[in-house]
Amino acid sequence: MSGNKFGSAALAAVHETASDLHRAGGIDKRTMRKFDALCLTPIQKMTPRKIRALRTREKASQAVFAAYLNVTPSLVSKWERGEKHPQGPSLKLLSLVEKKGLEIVA
Amino acid sequence: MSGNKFGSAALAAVHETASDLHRAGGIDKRTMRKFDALCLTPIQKMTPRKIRALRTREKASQAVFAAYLNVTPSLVSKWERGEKHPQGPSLKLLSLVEKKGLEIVA
DNA sequence: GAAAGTATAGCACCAAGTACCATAGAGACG
DNA sequence: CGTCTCTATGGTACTTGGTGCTATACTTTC
Repeated sequence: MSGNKFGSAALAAVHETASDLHRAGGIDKRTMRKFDALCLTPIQKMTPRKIRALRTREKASQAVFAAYLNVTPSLVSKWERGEKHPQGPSLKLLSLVEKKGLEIVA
Repeated sequence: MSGNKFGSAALAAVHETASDLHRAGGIDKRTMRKFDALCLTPIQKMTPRKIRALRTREKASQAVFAAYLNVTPSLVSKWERGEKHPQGPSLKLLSLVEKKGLEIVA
């Protein structure tokens, strides 16, 4: 759990404590999810050039990149030119690729 | 590469051949992506009940599920009631969770 | 019985995402 | 040379997904 919401050790500690309780049987999996959700790394905006850098890093054309993300090539182009701005699920998908590579969404 | 576009062995064979060429140095990584993209499993629509089944399988509340997908709890509710229909990036994200579990998007 | 968590339901709004087209540069190939 | 394909840009028009807010109600827990 490196890279938590505030870069502070506090939340990580909370999460660790919760994890311990879980292992001890004091917290069920469902409740555990709440702590996990608290620790989700916040998604940051992606600039057009960051998106392009990401795509070229993965050595994919706009068309191929789009296919992986299940969007249209047209949209990838617009992202990279700053005409449209990914957010919500799209942003999540992009940051997922950024962190774990294109292959993960194959 | 199980579960290719047409369930046929043909495309898999093409991909295998391409892979061999790649290993032999005849195809660069960029070109290789095209074959990979061809073999991406097509995303199928998700029915409201399938979405709910997925979420409950992961033992997450709508709010927590939404946090993982970087969408609003309101939207998850609409998905599950059939008021809105995920597609494009959202659908990709959901089928990703279906295949690999919620943890993968953490 | 107050409080917190869960989910449904509604509505207004806007921009993300789609679909389509025309253009143009770069590379491959005969 | 011409032509074909892949690449990407730029544009336009349209649809609807996703947001944000609020109110309601049913549990469970303290």
